[in-house]
Amino acid sequence: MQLRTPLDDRSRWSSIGRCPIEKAMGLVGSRPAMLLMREAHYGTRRFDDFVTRVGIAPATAATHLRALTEAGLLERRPYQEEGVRARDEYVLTPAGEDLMPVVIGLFAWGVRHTDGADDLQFAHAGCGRVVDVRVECTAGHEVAPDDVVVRLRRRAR
Amino acid sequence: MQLRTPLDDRSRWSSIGRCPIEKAMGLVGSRPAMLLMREAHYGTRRFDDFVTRVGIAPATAATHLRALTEAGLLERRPYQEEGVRARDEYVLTPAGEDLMPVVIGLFAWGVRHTDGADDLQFAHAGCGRVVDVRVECTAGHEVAPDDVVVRLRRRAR
DNA sequence: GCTCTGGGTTCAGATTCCTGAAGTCAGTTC
DNA sequence: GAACTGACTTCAGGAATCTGAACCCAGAGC
Repeated sequence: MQLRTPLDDRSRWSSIGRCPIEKAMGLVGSRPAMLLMREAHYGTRRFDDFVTRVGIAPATAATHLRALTEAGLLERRPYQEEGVRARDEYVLTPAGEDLMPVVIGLFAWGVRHTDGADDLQFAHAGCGRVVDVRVECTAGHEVAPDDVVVRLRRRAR
Repeated sequence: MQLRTPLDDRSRWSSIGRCPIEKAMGLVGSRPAMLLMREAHYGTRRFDDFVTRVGIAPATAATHLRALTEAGLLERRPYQEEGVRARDEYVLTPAGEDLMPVVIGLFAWGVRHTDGADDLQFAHAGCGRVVDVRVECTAGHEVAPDDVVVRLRRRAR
């Protein structure tokens, strides 16, 4: 990846407090938060399942589930099975689902570069093949790391 | 995204301590670590630049840069400008570059769902268009969130 | 009306993490 | 050889975070 004009002169520009990555990390940038999002993508919806499957204390789960809900990534939705009282479940919102490329990207990276389990897979429902993430430009070209430039748009907010 | 057989019975399977996402989050899952990786992708290489551009204390930067180096995402490389003593710079390794889809994914998500700055862009050097991440299966189909299934492979590790 | 269960909340304590300030150290310039 | 610079390291203190244990509450079943 290359960094070219005009960002070479970074002294004139600071992203501190404004960078979208920083904002995103503020929401899903902690281990518990990201693992809860992983679980939500795996299909988990109920509080106790989040607690046991992520392996965190109930208080931690409650704190982060609330934060993720307030941030608009999860939604509390009441549901009721027959003969059982109504409950709330945590379901991914569109914004939460939109995080899937990051979740799958982390997963794929972890499989390639750590000694994590490799018996779980994300697959395409249609054809059954494994999925991965690709970096692509809006013209549809696959973009390699070296072909990415970081640039500052003229009309700055 | 759907979770179908045989993972519906999650009680029999636990990813705690083995999940690739968990492993990945252990390395780049803190705010400082991910922001240092962001900076490395932006092209930053020198210690003091990391400190000022990320906006963290030198001690924090040193700790996380060392951890990222030990984890194989960054590499310390000596370099020498004429008339100046040799120094080390932090450069992305192939494993670090391989994290680019995650960095760009977080960036794109942040632009769409937070009020972060939008004056910085990742673009394709070849054609100049903005880049984004796509979820795709190995057959090349674009995969929507609803078309992803999570499955457990037979032959478990 | 007692118990059970799901889905939490509250709390104190321990741990981890971050920060700012100061110190170190090697090579370079003057 | 004194001062300077880049690149850290060390340290003390404070803030944030996690944990386990205990508690709470509503509705269902008996």
